[in-house]
Amino acid sequence: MNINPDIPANRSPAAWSCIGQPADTPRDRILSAATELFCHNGFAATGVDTIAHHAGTAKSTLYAHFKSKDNLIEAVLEREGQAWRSWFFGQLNKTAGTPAQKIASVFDILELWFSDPEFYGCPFINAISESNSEDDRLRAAVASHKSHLNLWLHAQALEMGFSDPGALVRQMTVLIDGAIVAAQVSRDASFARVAKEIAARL
Amino acid sequence: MNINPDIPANRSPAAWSCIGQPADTPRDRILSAATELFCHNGFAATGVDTIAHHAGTAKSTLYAHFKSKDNLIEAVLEREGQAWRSWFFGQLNKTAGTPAQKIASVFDILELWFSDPEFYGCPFINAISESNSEDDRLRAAVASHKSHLNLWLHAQALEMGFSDPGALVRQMTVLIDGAIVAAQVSRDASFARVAKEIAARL
DNA sequence: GATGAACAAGACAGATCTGTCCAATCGGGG
DNA sequence: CCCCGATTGGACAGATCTGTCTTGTTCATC
Repeated sequence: MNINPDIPANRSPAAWSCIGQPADTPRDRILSAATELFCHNGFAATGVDTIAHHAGTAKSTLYAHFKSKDNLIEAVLEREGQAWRSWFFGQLNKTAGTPAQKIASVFDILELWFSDPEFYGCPFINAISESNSEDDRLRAAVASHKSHLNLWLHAQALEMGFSDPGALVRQMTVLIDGAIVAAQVSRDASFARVAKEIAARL
Repeated sequence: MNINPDIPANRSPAAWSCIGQPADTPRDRILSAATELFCHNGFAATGVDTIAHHAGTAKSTLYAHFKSKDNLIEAVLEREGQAWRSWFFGQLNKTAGTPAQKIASVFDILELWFSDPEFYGCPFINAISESNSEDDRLRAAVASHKSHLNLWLHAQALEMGFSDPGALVRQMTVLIDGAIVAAQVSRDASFARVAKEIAARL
């Protein structure tokens, strides 16, 4: 079963993201450059001139494809989210075993992600941290992104015979988000293993 | 034992932060206004004119007290971190019981924090998310802030007879950061209880 | 009363930001 | 060949940003 077939999932672990992917059309180059710059320097701190220059396109081309910077940010998050899920579920679908083993392997894949020297945390969490107010569009985008993994976790919990699968999903949310942020703050990918050990006791 | 006596710890739970505290001197008003605006709108998105206006001071006064915006950000983080720790450890020192019970109560206090309608996540995590690169000064400030709680946790783990107290500290880091981010993203304070239940199994 | 530090108010410079617009250019399909 | 859409390069407007500076005022202290 391939959950997210939108994007081919055969990326190298160290280059899972949109960044560095072959980008032939100007639109792709803009999205790739914007993703890299947004993730590396922050959303507000990155200007559209910088993005266009880094993408090798004219600013007019950028505004021909995206009607505003906010619109570009949304597109970046959507594409990066899709790419991440495609890579993540691609790795997940490679693992066999019981649902419990599959859930444990989630943290192995996270550790691969954290070990990327270009790891910058979860772009969705970072976007929420930066635009910390009543940005409901952004919150909806984050919820949509997170829901894919949550649905998968819910299915695994059901298969394991959990009476309250939602409880496991919420626990995994804490462990996954905690591992992401701890690894991001401390630049220590091994927090994925810490979370994995905790999850093993659930 | 009062761990952080720098600032009196008798704040109401819903107004633990520097925001809204009596601020008589211009310097205090600037710090309070900057804290509020930085946390609500983001660091990069908040201008010094806005801060000065919101503080009811002149911009020259701001630059008389802080030599740059980055310097102001550092001062805000330091003061807000101190205020948070003072409130947090004040709450923590009120709880009695075994070290295990004290550790469990950490999550009760976190839930108080998350339940503040003005809860905006951890300013340090947000700052790291925004300035996502090689800002070593910021990373050091975050490490310093987190170390207070880590030292306390380490002591509790020792008292509980853990052979590897550092392991418990790392596990708690995942649970605490995970609860903070999950509560921030979903606006659901009950993630503190989810983390508490997980911690009970350690 | 005189002095001096702190502050207010705001002009100002220089950079940067988002977003628009226009003329020139390129390239593929009829 | 011709046309048309896509793209380029850059000027441009208007706003905003950080940081400096000047002038005048307030106020406590000598």
